[in-house]
Amino acid sequence: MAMNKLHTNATLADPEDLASAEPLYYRIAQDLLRSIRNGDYPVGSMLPPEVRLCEHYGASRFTVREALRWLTDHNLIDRRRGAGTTVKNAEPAPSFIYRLSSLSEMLKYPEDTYRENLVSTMVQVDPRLSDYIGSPVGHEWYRIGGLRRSDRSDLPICWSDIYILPEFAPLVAGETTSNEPVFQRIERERGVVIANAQIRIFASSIEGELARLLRVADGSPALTFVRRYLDESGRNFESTVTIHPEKRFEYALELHRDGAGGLQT
Amino acid sequence: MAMNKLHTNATLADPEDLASAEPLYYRIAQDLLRSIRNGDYPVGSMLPPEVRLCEHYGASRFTVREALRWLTDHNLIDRRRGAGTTVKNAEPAPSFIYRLSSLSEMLKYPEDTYRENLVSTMVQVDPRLSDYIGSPVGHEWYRIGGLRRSDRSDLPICWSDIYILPEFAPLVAGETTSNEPVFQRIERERGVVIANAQIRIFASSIEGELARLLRVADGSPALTFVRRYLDESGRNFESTVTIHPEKRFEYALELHRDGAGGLQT
DNA sequence: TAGTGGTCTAGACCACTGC
DNA sequence: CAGTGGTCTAGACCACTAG
Repeated sequence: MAMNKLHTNATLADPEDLASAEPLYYRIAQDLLRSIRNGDYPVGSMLPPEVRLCEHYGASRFTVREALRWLTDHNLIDRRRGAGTTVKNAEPAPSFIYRLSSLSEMLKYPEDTYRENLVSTMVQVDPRLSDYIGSPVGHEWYRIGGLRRSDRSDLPICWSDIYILPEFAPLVAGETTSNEPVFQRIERERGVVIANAQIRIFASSIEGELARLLRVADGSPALTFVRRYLDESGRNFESTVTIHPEKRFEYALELHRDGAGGLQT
Repeated sequence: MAMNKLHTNATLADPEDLASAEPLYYRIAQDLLRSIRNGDYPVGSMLPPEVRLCEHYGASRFTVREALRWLTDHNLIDRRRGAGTTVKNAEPAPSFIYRLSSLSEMLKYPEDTYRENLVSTMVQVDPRLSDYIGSPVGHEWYRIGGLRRSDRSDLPICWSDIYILPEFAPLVAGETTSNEPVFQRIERERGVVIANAQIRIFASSIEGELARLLRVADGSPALTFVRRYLDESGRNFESTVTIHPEKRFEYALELHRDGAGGLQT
């Protein structure tokens, strides 16, 4: 029987136990986690129903549910009304997270900057662009190219090429300057929801015409970002390539240990 | 009185209401959210205590707490035992997260790479280093400098300088090659827990001796990372500076929309 | 010390699942 | 239809905070 798999719990419910400093629901959660890790409840198997856990731990349903809630919050189990509790993971997953309160925060540009659009045209995907935006060679996209500027300096911050699906072109065609990120505009006006954003960051050098526009020497170092924005169905509806000359921009991120960290008792 | 700020709730508790399809705790949560957005409870202000919310909504404490739990989960309020409930955010920020299952994943180097240590010495922080590692000028750190290599290519992947607090020097002194990240070693052998990691990414150029070691032309573009590792008390115990020549390395991250998305009723 | 949120019990009814 | 998890009530004691 499933219950045999649970550890003895004599100490668990004992209020004299030293470990009692921690709430009962937490000790129950840890005990269940231990059982899961032990393989008593392998991934894919079912946990005993709440009532049985109540009997086993001598706790009320509320307390047992708090324990199960903890496991749910840490991505270890799935619960379905009527069906029961399934083990989803044996390890309390991701330990570090980088959290943005909004996607435009990902861009990291100060508020007082704006885009100066210099190129607006339909383009056909060539092999290099295909690698960047992940769209097959030959497909058509609408491209907006321009410089990002700040009022505080004559030097442009970066060159950016924005590629969007042709259907969204009317939203931005004809704009010469803009404060609002294009993806935000698409989200707002067309109800597209960004579910996912992919970012690649690498070093490159600035050559020729681009060097002149960015006012740097030919072959100067640059920080290049390629970003892809995907909607809920996984469709890539916008991609951007931005090229930042040395010393004009820097990207920073801060990772925090997730709550799931301190698990072991 | 604070309670005056709450909307009338006649329909909220009415079981005949059509909206009753949704659980009471959820309707209460939405009502509170509406009040917060309205400015009835500005960011920084306090929400009424649970007991008062119970009276107002005619619900049990359990139900009110479920509502408050919802607000907590969505990053809208902060709760402190004894102190009360504070409004933290007015908008359930559509947040995006980047999750790592471990910190070494942050390094993004393939498994088959290793460090070849060429320099090991105590250093005094100069102004430039101070900006990088965030330690006052004059402080002493232990430095390990070297190349990261892969067996698959003669070209080194990057140059890395690792700065650690002198107390951890014995852990790594004398090593000539290493697979394990230094922070991981410190975590494992000294029980230091990394709570936070800060990363800065920018473009730079490779000059002089470094160019020779990395086998690139003088002034070649590079992707530079500065990383700081902080423990639970906020102490910076390790910082690294890594310099990647063009085309040998690229950093990628993928952001996902957080569950907090679908809020509005 | 009065009032807060955190934990917990012992009940209850319901919606949903799978047999 | 029996059994599951989801919601909810009406109590209780406790740890903690702030005046």
